[in-house]
Amino acid sequence: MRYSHRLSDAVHILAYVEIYRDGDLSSQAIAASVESNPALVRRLMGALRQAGLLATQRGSAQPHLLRDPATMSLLDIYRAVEPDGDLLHVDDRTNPQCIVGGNIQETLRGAYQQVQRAAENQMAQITLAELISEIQVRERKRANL
Amino acid sequence: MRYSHRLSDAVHILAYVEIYRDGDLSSQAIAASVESNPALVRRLMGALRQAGLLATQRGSAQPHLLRDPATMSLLDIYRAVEPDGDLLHVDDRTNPQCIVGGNIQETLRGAYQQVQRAAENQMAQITLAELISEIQVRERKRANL
DNA sequence: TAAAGATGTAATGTTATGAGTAACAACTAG
DNA sequence: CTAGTTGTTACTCATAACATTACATCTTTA
Repeated sequence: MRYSHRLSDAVHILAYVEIYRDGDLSSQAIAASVESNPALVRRLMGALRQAGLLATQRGSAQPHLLRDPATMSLLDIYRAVEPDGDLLHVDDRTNPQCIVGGNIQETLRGAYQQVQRAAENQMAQITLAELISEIQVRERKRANL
Repeated sequence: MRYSHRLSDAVHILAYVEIYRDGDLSSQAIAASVESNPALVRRLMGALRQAGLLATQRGSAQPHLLRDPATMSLLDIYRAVEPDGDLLHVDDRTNPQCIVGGNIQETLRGAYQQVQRAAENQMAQITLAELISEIQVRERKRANL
């Protein structure tokens, strides 16, 4: 399938809401920055709201973060917007009558879980605050060229 | 998209070749175990061959591993069969005229690389030998029920 | 209160990617 | 020579992600 950009776009939205806190925070304005469309932005914001990361108000363009960016990890955002958070996928149609086909699914599931844990541990150590800060540092460098 | 099963199927093939070393190793027999089709098996075997993990011979169904399973890691196999090995993907269409859109791509690339490294380090520590061993242990348990 | 504009959400269309399928040249083995 | 196999390509099909459209509901403001 096409690669998912949900995590990237969700981080984008959260960073935008924080950086342009006093500007236009309509889904249309954010969509212009993501180069996407307002409906996608609203859908992602809905997922972030359900996860308790973002507050929004119907009819009024005033989203705001519900947690300090320093305590919001990439993993929190990932879990909020990726319905199936699995990075690797077992082939669940193998022949159970074969030694390999009958046992590889559970075997790989265990291995993939270890990989998933390692990735998630790393995601948990990256905060939204760090990402926002890096965005701003990069912007200052761009401006000084 | 549909989720990729290439890694799972590649491990399946390698484990099959090792476990059924003296049996029928035709792409058709392996495909029956994977519950897939011979062409897919041959395609994956081609990738494994190019990576130096498997030897095959045109016209003759005698594939064999080129390295000790104890020295072949899940990462080796992953790199062999996943053309784009990236687990997370940056949205590369963002508005460069915006502070966020203009700097988030490089920022996320760095973060995703850290996650990728963590996942790959874990993959590197899982060997084909361990997976094969677990498959056989599970099979013994199944037989004793 | 009415109009304008925003969100929340669902339905539908488009597109990219993975897997399935078929075909065939090149090779091996009996 | 024949049957069977691999290596490879082209094509079809299924599915998931994103785009688009639409509209009910709510907020704001004149």
